[in-house]
Amino acid sequence: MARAATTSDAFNAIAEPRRRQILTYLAGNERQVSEIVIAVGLDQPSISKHLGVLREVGLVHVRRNGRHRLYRTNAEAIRPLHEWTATFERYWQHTLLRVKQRAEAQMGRQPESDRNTHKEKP
Amino acid sequence: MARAATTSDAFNAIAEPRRRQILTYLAGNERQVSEIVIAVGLDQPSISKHLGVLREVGLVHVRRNGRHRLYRTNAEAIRPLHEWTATFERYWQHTLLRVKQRAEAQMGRQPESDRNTHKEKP
DNA sequence: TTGACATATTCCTATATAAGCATGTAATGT
DNA sequence: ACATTACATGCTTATATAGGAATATGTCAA
Repeated sequence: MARAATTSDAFNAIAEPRRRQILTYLAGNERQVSEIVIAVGLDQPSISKHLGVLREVGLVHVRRNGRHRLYRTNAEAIRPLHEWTATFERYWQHTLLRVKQRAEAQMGRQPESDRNTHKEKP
Repeated sequence: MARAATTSDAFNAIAEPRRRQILTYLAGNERQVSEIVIAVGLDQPSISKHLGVLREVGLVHVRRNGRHRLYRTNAEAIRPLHEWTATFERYWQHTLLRVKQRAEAQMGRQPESDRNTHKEKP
């Protein structure tokens, strides 16, 4: 079996970075396609195809205005993703707590001179 | 260009439903592979390959214990997804507010007999 | 009508799966 | 050493892109 279609659900649709970029750009503001083309920096057909995917899974709304089409992010459609990720919230809070507790234990045990001697990002 | 690799980031990795199922199953509990096989209902090689993807993007942690490998969801790695979706939170709150307000306006204006006469999905 | 502008769609190709099946590898018990 | 258990990896195939180029569709203006 191949990978599920990008249009099969919101999870697959937002896997593509440019589509996330488009959704961010269209959050709260209506924009016509030519504006999106400039903002995202892809050619018009590519943008139209990404918009097609986002339309098909309901992540954007379209409205026609003369020869323009005004797109806007449909935030409601992102909500299920938010809720799925939220089910893990309590676990990363636990992780943070453990990290914090370990850090504090170190601070208590080690002498002043040994603090702040962590390796930096290489 | 083809679609980005499933291992390119957490967004691509979680696009696959079985991988989300695995992450949910492994949230908070360590489990060995054979348990995941039973819980998810795929054959062992498929599960191992899904776990490989999740490992590569850091969505799970592994620990060896004799001939078993104990997997656990790394909730921290899901946090960026949660935060990305959270940027749309204010917009869906607005949407809900508008929907509610429109509904209330309709209720006030229309007579009882005209309510609930919406077109169904064709 | 004709032309110009705005957007969508079609055709093409390189690339990447996901699942099934077979096989490889590592750890344990006897 | 050998069989067994527990996973991981390699191979194959049908399918689905994402972007580029070319073209089609739709709308307004003169």
